[in-house]
Amino acid sequence: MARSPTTSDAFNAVAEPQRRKILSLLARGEQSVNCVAASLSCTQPQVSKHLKVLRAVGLVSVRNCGKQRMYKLEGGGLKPIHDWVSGFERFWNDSFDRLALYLAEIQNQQPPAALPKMPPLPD
Amino acid sequence: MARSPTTSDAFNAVAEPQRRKILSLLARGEQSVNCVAASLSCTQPQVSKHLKVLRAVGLVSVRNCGKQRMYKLEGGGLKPIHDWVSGFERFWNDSFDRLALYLAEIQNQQPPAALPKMPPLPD
DNA sequence: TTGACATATTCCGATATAGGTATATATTCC
DNA sequence: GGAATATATACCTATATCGGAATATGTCAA
Repeated sequence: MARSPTTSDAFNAVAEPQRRKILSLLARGEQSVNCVAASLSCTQPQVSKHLKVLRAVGLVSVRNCGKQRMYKLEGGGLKPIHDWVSGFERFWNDSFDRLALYLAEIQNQQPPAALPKMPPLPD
Repeated sequence: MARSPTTSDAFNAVAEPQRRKILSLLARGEQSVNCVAASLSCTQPQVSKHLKVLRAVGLVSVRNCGKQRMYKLEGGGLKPIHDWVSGFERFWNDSFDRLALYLAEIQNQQPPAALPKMPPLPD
């Protein structure tokens, strides 16, 4: 079996740096294909192919506007990634460490009736 | 040119679903290779290869323990992904919409001296 | 040393990519 | 209709994957 297709989900689509740049560009608003190609200084066919991948996973949508095709960011498609990565936030955010410290402190004086609930572990 | 190697960065390493599952497993704590293989019900060589990729991008670390090798999650490696995706939070979080609504409201009465600063757009 | 266990590596095949170039499709204007 | 512009697709090459099976490496124990 080969690697998962880039069109299988947002994770794979976003692994390509050029596609991430395209999404960041479109976060500023709708843009035509040539406009994106000029901003990224790469060829038009490449941009068309990248946009096709992004569209396949629902990260962008298209609208016909004369002979142009305006591509718009559908940022909601990134939420699954955000949700998954957020499950690991404790591993770089030291506020979790501070919470643990606080727990240790107050437990030296008197154990709390109910322990503060920690965010759940990722799946 | 071919697709970026899976070892090029966290984005590519995490595009593979099995590797995401491995990271979620290790979030519970250190585990040996066979233990991971059993939990995911896949072969040991596959797990070894996935862990090699994850190690190459700094998402896990290893520790020798007798004949076992204990793999530990290095969650900080996921922060670049979190940072990048968070730049798009406005596209699925409606609190940004509520802020815009609030701005429109108060501007109908009297323009504020300084507008509340919106989070910056992603790069 | 030999055996048993844990892990890593190698070889294979099928597949899918990204970039480049050329070309096809579509729309507008004259 | 025909030219010009904007975009999409087709074809090619080099490369890198994932999974499976076999094998190599490494460590402990008797």
